[in-house]
Amino acid sequence: MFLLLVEDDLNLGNALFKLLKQHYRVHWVRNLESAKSHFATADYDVMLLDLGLPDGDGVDWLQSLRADNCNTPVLIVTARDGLDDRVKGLDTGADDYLVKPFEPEELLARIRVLLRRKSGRAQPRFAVGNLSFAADSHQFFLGDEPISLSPKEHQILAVLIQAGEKPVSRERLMQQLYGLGDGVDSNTLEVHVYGLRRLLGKNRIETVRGFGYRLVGE
Amino acid sequence: MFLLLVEDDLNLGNALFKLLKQHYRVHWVRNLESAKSHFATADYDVMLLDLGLPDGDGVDWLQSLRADNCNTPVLIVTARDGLDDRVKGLDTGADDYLVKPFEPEELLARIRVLLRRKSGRAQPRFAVGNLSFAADSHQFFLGDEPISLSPKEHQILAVLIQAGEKPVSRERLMQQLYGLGDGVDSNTLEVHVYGLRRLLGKNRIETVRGFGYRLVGE
DNA sequence: AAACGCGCTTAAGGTTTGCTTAAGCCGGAA
DNA sequence: TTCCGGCTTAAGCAAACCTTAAGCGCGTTT
Repeated sequence: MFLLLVEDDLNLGNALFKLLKQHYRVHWVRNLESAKSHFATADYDVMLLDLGLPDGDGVDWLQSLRADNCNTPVLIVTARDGLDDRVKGLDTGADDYLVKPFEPEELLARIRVLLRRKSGRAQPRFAVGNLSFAADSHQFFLGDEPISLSPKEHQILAVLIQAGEKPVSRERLMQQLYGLGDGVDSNTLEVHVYGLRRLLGKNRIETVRGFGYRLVGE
Repeated sequence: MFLLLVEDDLNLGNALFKLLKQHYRVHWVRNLESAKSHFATADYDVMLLDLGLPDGDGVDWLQSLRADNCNTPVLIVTARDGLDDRVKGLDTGADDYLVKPFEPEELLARIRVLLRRKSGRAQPRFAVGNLSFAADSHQFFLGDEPISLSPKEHQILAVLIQAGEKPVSRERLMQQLYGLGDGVDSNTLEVHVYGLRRLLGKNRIETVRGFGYRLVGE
């Protein structure tokens, strides 16, 4: 865990730096300019941002960071306790806003929240070769490109990719498509697989004769 | 966006409920037991949790929720202002901790933080192509021009844009519009989407057959 | 070698899903 | 009350999708 502490006050900065150092790796900078250069260079997990800096306003910088699609959690730590300041800070893209003076323990707890959320955001994603599947968003990707599938094709491919490169029986696939009850007595599965092969490339779905199919990672 | 408000105090609860209702869909419950049953039934985006409930401690429940891998953002709203309480609340799995009395505007801003983080983004302004959404002012813009939407259209588009360019299931959208209980058994969703397409341009909302819809960036 | 079985490939219906319209309904504002 | 905007319903229509079926190729069995 790697934090960037942006705080111009020497005493407070020192105290915070010592406190944080006990738990994390920390860089401490004292103005916007070095904050920017540090931020551009290293990859921080959380930034603690003071607002009253000598060479500019932290909120403005935060805004431009967010506009650039920067996603790093930011905790504003400041003496500005006005309601407008707090709302503005949060609406600008800060993840939390702590008013000085504060309890060190609370700061640490709030940092833990941000770190926890950051790590908890990893979503299950399956991949075989350059084909990947984001189950939550219902999307397949070939390389970086999302590909669009018909419902049946989607179901088939979802089962295949979750099996990794292991073969999947045609019964399993048929069951996925139609449930248990009514058997569709035809060659539908093959037709859909054919459609998939056209999209993914002929050799990405290997047929396991007499058993089923298997995804291959190219 | 769908909130669960857990607050036993009748006056405060009422005030909060009214406040929140202006911006989100809200369920308000007054004890742990109904909080649990509501939580098990519906799929909330954020929960506001009071700690001093008549039939148990909110923190204990929160702990068990987190132990069960529940990921819903939780904002604790309570009169307990001790440092230990705050640290414990946050370390138990709360995402934020607001001490009563508080400013309504700050509560709303902190809810916005949780909602946008939940959607995986730090930016307070959502954008897909030239369509953008300012969460704080509840306004949509096409380019620079603000556009006016009916309530239902607004709700739909808000969900879509917060998903970025990822597909959103029609169930999710229907739930957004009507909640779980009362099913509107009709093609309302499609009609509203049609309305949106007329405003935004035909191809800005892509239909994902058999699943739902997806916003595309031009 | 010949016959068979399994799976591939196509194209033609048939079905389902979603789009589009327009009309009626409801609730709030004038 | 009437008027108005927005919501829902329903019906016709278009497009996407699914299934069927028939012919073909290839490996396996007889």
